[in-house]
Amino acid sequence: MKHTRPTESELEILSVLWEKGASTVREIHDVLSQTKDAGYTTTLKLMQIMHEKKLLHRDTSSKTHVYTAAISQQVTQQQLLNKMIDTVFGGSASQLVLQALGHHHSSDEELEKIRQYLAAIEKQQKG
Amino acid sequence: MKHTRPTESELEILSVLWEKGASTVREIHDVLSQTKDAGYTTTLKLMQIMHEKKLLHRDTSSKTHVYTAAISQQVTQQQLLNKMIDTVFGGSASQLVLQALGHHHSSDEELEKIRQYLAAIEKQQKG
DNA sequence: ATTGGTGTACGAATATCTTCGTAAACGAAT
DNA sequence: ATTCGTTTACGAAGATATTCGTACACCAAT
Repeated sequence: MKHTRPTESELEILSVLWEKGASTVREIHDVLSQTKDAGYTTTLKLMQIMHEKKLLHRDTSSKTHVYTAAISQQVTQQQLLNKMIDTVFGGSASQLVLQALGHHHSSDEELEKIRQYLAAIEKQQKG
Repeated sequence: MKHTRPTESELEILSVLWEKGASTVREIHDVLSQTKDAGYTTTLKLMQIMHEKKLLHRDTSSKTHVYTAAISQQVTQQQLLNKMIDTVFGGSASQLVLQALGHHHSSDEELEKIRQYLAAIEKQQKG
């Protein structure tokens, strides 16, 4: 088995599936076509290929097939983060964190979670 | 102008240039070949193409050409982060931050920077 | 049972990325 | 000036990703 990292287009499809859960090609395509210009059969083909690659599960029990993501969002996030920290942030996760915090608005709630996380680390180090 | 996002291999080369500054093909190749298996001419060709794409500057004043990155690490980081937050983290920068903090060791010093950054945000919001 | 709408399957064209063989240029050492 | 090692230039093959045309299956409404 070779490289099974999702491509750019595949990630876009996975993204929708993670968000909405089990979906038909039509549903995915409708979402994607809001921001992207591609025909229906293109989306269909991609999803068929992703199924072959085991990136998607497929329920063919009814005429209109229903797809779900076969790889978890978390694991995928981690893989891509690792690669990115490595090649784009010179190996420093903190650099990535600062960059992300600096250019994206985060809600108070989310920032609070981060603070708590940092506090937990500090406590652990002292103890 | 079209899409000039660096490819995977191109990022690897940029990574070395960001780290080491101006370098020859030979120098880049020697670094890359520690972790990757590719011929010298492959690296050369890639860098020539990157020069055409304006991803690299090239000094041809001596026989052995010297290359430098033509796009900044910061801007590249931001572009890739945006894309990634969008398609892999459902739009939440904080999710990315937590994931990054959770799975990578960061030095005390770096964590302290992050704390300070968060504190600055808090202050700004109150004021 | 014919028609129209919606779906999947398949194959091929296109585009893009990656790799490297080969040739020619150059300089240094003989 | 010949040889040797290093370099760039060029072109093309190979791999991978993206796009879509076309055909066929199915169902529902006429």
